[in-house]
Amino acid sequence: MNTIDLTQLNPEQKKAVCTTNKPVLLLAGAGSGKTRVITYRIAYLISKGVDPKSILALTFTNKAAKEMAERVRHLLKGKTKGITVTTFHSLCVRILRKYIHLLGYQRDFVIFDTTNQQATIKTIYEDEGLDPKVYNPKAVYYEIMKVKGEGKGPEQFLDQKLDPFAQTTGFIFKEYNKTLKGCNAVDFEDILFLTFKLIKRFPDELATLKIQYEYIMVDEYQDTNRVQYKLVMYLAAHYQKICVVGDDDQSIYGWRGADIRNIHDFKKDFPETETIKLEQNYRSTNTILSAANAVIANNENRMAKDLWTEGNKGEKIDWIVENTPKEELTEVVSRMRAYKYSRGVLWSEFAFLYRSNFQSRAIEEQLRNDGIPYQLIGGTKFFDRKEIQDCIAYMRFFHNLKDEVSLLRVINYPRRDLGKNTIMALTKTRIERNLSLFEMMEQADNIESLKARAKKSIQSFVNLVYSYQKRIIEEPFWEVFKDFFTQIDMKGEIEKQEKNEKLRENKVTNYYEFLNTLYLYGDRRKGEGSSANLIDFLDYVSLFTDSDKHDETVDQVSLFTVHSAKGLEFNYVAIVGMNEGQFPNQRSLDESHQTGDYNAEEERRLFYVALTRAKKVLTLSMSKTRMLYGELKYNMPSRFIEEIDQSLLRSPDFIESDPLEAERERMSARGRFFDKFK
DNA sequence: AGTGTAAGAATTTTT
DNA sequence: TTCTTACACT
Repeated sequence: MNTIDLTQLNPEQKKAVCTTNKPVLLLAGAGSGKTRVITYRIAYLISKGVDPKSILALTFTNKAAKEMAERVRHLLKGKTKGITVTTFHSLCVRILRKYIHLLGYQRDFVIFDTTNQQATIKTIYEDEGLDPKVYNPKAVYYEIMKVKGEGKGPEQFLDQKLDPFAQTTGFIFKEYNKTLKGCNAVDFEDILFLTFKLIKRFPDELATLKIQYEYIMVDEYQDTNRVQYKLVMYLAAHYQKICVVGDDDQSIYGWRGADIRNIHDFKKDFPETETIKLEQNYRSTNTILSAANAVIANNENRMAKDLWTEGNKGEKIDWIVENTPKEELTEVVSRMRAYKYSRGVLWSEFAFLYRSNFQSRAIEEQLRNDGIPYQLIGGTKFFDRKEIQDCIAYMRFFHNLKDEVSLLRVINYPRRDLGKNTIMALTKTRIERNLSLFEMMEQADNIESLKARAKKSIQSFVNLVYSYQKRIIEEPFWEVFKDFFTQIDMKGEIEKQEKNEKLRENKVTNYYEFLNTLYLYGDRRKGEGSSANLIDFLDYVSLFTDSDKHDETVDQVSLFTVHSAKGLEFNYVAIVGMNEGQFPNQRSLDESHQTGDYNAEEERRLFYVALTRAKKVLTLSMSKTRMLYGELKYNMPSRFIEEIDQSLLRSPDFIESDPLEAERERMSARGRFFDKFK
């Protein structure tokens, strides 16, 4: 067994790698090499002869998991068979596929994403005659997800004498769960929650799980919610050889139920815990780090940490203030171009960061105008687009004829004379006879209130389903669906529905891209059974996020929200829209009136994350005005700007007029140029 | 069933 | 301001 070379690590990193026989809390500041530590730790364990099957590393994103697996493979030169490096959600889906029948679901359940969840709630409103104006469906939805994320159910609402809103939420919650189960579907929260429920209710059946993983590592521990926390506690209870890695200053998912207590109280959960701090930053210049440290120091609720660097001072932070957003972006981009051409750097070394997705539109426009290549990450996910969701709904429905939510989505798309009245007639009888909607359609002949024409439409739909159902079992599913979508003329339907020419073209392209994805996926799985792979494909689609598609090997500027840029680094970073209301976000601030300064602190952590993405050069910008709902608004600089020592900032005018500064810049560019030949 | 008009929302972050 | 939704009319 070959040993691992640990000489590359600093003393704390080494300690974190080698302390494997007890609980470890690794507080890893931004850019302190935590991914490195986890990968070395895994490699170290293997080199000590630990069985790879007993090692589990949990991350939040597919991308992080993939990257980690790759780095371990590199360290171990391929001998990684059996190590589990995966996301919370993937691990839980795997467990559920094995045991979910214990909870009364079928093992081939489908995963409902946000679109389906909201559609489900919408149907409940319609079925129950609830007024969306009185009980805001979005608010209800968020409330339900929040409660689920805490590991609680609808009982929560029904027990006590609560206000009407809470009572209605409880009622909808219950109906929602019922509908999902009826569709044999689970949502994101269920994936975690049902896994936990299994563990609690069927300890004997799941006993192997408890002893399977002797060594557990959890990345981004500050972002775990209550259910994830309980799962981790369960998995680690037996051996207690758990290592959690996190940074409370980078906790930015509080709104999604991430509970900062999980990291603050880790020592209480495992009294034997060894706490190790990684405080040396290898990423950013001193200037950038000083700014970040100064900003985060304004938060009260944090564990003491002191990030430092041996790196040089670096350049000052660009601070750009313009009159309009357009001018703001023009200026930022022209500075980018100046950096690129004076220093010979690649476009892929630049990133735009912003607080909210909608801000990307203006940036895209600017970059397109200037002919600068870019890739946009986040926003509306590819698989969330309407035209794609329609295709997926068909696939989900064919996979599982009980899936009513998917059926309702496509039952009359393309038009086949199955309008509101027909569906209402069906639903009514369906509830009386306790059948699924499709079963009811199979028996539509017995419903008196239906006209002959409606019956005929229903019959032809049922026949359509039958014929393709049969083919899916016998042939590769990607071929079958290609035929199916062609037969029902999806393309034509998309073209018919979209009048705007540009958008129409876009949607058709998306549709073809989806078919292509489907085909590529199928091609990779040739030779395996078709129907099993259909579930795989649907899982893949549900758990896919667009951040997984970020490609650092192409020479393009990257566009991210701060949330989706977490864990990444760039030489040149521009954070735009640095005005009060935008960053910090006004809505977030408004909410925090109830919960003290909590949200303001999370906004600050978010800004801290943004700052620490930058390695060499940081640009901050704002515009003095912006248009909001057709009204001109005046902006104030973000409070966070004032928290940075003003001597670290420079305005563009200053650079251009200062010959000394310009000379210094030239020298450092030249130095970089010669560095390449060393 | 399909078109047209008016009212009303929209901009927080995502596995 | 611009996009979506609901409803009314053909």
